[in-house]
Amino acid sequence: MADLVYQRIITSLKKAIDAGEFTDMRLPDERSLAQSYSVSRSSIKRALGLMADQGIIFKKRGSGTFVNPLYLKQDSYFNYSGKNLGITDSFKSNGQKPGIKVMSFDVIHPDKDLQGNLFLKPTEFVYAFKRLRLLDDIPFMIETGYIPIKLAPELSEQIASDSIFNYVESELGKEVNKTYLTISAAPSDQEGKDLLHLAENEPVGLMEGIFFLDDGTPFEFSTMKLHYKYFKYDSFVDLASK
Amino acid sequence: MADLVYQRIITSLKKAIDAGEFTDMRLPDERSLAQSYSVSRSSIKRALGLMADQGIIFKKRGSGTFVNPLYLKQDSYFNYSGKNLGITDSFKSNGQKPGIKVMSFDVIHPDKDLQGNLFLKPTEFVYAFKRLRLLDDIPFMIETGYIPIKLAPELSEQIASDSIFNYVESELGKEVNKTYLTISAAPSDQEGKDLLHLAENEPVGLMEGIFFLDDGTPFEFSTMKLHYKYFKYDSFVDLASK
DNA sequence: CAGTGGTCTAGACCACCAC
DNA sequence: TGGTGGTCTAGACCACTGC
Repeated sequence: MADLVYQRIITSLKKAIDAGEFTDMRLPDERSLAQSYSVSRSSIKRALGLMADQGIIFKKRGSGTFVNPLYLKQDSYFNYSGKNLGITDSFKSNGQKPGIKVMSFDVIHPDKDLQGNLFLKPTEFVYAFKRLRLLDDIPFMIETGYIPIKLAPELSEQIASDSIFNYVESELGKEVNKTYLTISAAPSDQEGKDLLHLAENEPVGLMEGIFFLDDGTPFEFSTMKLHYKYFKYDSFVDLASK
Repeated sequence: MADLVYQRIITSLKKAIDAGEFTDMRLPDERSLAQSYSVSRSSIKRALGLMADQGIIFKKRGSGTFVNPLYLKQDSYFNYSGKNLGITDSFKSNGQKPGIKVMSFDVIHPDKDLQGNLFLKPTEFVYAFKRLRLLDDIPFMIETGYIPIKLAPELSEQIASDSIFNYVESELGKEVNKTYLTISAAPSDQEGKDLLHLAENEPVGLMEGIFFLDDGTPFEFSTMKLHYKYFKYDSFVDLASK
């Protein structure tokens, strides 16, 4: 991690910002930074660009680069910005006991859609499983997942009853670190009413998407149906890139 | 816009992807693209990098660059993908006629929450307005917004009946280009049933958040209540950056 | 081993801002 | 006008994939 030039610079600049070294909220210009770090200006630009994406700083052409006052305030905004991927992990913090009940666990051939989503040939197999997620023994989410067997040959119902992503990380040495999610909402269907104890007028939140490994391989296609009271998604959006 | 090399390439590649020119979902390698567009590989990398950030493609080191299958599946509904900030703007493309009906427009003192969200002192005033958004004359969203008067002193009901962000950009020379959104869902309340024509069991999608100016100033706090059929949010999350 | 994307450099030129 | 960030180039070398 720290062996990358731009990562090293980000770490260093963040530390300097937190230490309040830029009293006027203004960072040195890119050319000076390049010189003092003994790197090219391109590397500085890369580091600053990433920090701007994260909302830590903002740049003004012709004027300079400045610390985002909101970042210093350390308000709630920067604590959770779309950065919680693993469902299991995101609940560890607030004292609630997460649980998983595996409803089904099979090996099937992917249909056309799934072949496309996971880049599979029709002849390849996938694990197909449905899990009920609990929080303090209360069900809040129905999750349907598909994972190519070639990517996790040893996957089992046993493993699925715990965190699959943690298993992938610790046992396979790979990391799930990207996801493309489509988020929507709908009236609850029968399954939702039964498993999530929803009333007639209560909706579900829907999240559907692909999870990618760090090397870009599509790892899982997942559909998540959430009790609306547990459905909350935070997102920090930077339009400057478009 | 089109005078930037990497923008031109993004536009061109998007068109090619939409036209289904990459039948195996695989793009040419970066060096070939550089040659066929007669640009440097760096520019190709920049274009592809931005497209990857937007979830259009993903890259696999050592293997190549591929189209995100979920990107192809986006339907023609309202897509508030992380990349469409202005609500007004996000409809220009798909042939639907956006409309705005201002329900109320006042100046008030911010309550405690709002003071925190917009960085205000209790003595400062904000514009408070409620707008009904239409699509081809059909209401789909109720928007409640708060903007400090000091940031847009000349704001009026007249302006609110059009795009506020466009006004800010053209008249005030500032740009709204970042937002922090919290997304959730809920059963429809009376207002939703009345204004959005929702049935008893049909829910609303909720988006609540702060919009920022390019210099980091919080500009607007907004709560958006959407008809669930128009509520769809695409999000590409990269965990690696933290 | 050949091919792919990732990182980094050194430097040119442009566009914008403030004085 | 001088200083700032933005764009773009040309090329070197590295790390990973897949045959």
